[in-house]
Amino acid sequence: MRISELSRDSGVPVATIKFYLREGLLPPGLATGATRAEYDERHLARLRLVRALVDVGRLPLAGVREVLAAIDDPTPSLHHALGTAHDALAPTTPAARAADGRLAEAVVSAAGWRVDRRSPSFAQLDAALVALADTGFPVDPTSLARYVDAASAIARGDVAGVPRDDVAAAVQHVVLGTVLHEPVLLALRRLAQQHVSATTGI
Amino acid sequence: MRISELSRDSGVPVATIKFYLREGLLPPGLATGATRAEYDERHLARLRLVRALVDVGRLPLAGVREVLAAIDDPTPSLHHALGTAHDALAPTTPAARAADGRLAEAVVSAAGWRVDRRSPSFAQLDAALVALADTGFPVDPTSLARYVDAASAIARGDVAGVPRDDVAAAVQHVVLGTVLHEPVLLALRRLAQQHVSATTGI
DNA sequence: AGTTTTGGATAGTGGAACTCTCCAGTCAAG
DNA sequence: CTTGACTGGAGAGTTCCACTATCCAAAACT
Repeated sequence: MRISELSRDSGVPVATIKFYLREGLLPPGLATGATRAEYDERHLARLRLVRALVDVGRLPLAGVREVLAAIDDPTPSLHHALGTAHDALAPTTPAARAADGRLAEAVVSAAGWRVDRRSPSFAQLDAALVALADTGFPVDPTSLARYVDAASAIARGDVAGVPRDDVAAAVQHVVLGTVLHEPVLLALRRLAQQHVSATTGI
Repeated sequence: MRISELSRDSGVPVATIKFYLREGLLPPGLATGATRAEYDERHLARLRLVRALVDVGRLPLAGVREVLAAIDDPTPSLHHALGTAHDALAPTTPAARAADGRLAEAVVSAAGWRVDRRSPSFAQLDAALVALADTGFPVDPTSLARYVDAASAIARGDVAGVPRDDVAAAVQHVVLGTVLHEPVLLALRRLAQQHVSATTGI
């Protein structure tokens, strides 16, 4: 398969494929001459994965790189792979300003969760709760409890669905599931809101 | 309050405040002379809101503009305000390529939801499901059902919590709740995954 | 009187994700 | 064997976005 076919099959412009090759997001093809290289199905799959992470998962290319590294790495620990996916997903730089973590801490300890207080997700939770309080719309405890319960149910299922036999497949499952299920969950919540709003006549 | 105080109180640089004024994200202060204007608490609150939508809600400035317009508008319909928030949130341009909507349709009709098939959230759901299938990790029906149930539970609570007496407050509640609760939900899911992963020894 | 600060306007910056342009080597068709 | 389309690789250029920086004349404090 030459680069033009890769482009045709994936819908990604040749120039962009070359860019991804340069950036190391796509491994080089098998060089068969000074101006020729062969690509195969694995390249096509990788290319589709990159596009899915970018378009659907809303990851920046730096995050895509991390996720791909986690998948390619013969990581011994699933827990570590999960951490990589989480780090790639959580907003990297934004307002961790006044984040003393008190609001998030209250939620997490009320839920009885054993989590790393230094993880980006913890910071994100705290930043969001602080922002809501600052803008005059603090999350009420009942709502929050509902969110916690929903998150628990989802996470239990997520982890239960991980294949236990093949480590590589498990890592891929965890990483992609974490990243690509987020848009599914958000879209479902909004559609459910639409439905409830329409049927209750609000 | 002068612009420098607004800057100090909010932590936003003066240059950025001027930029927001130019962009119409912040209403102009009360001019008290050729080179003087007064700002008040409402400006400070608006500024904090803009930063929350940008930093926490991950909205682009164009989306912030739409959300602010919805809040300021004496909208008669809550349903319409919800639509505005959804439109600002859903990925605007990405892969609606092969999106024939079949996968999303199956989910929505199985759930018995009454939703607009042309809404961005529907397209986002379909795009995400297609991407997962394309990358070899189709969402299994059981997982999907769990996500649907969780989304339902959350949405019911979201809508139930809307104040029924004051329309303006209701609109603000719906719009900000939709936008700013998304990061909360995502962070909670990841923290729950951490907890489950840690406690089940995976 | 002199130093700061302000509002307003205009232009410039930096990062991200491409996209374009070249070029010489290669291949297949005529 | 020429011709013309295509390729891999490298570098520079483009677009969009969200700011920053610079000026300037007119207040405002000191």
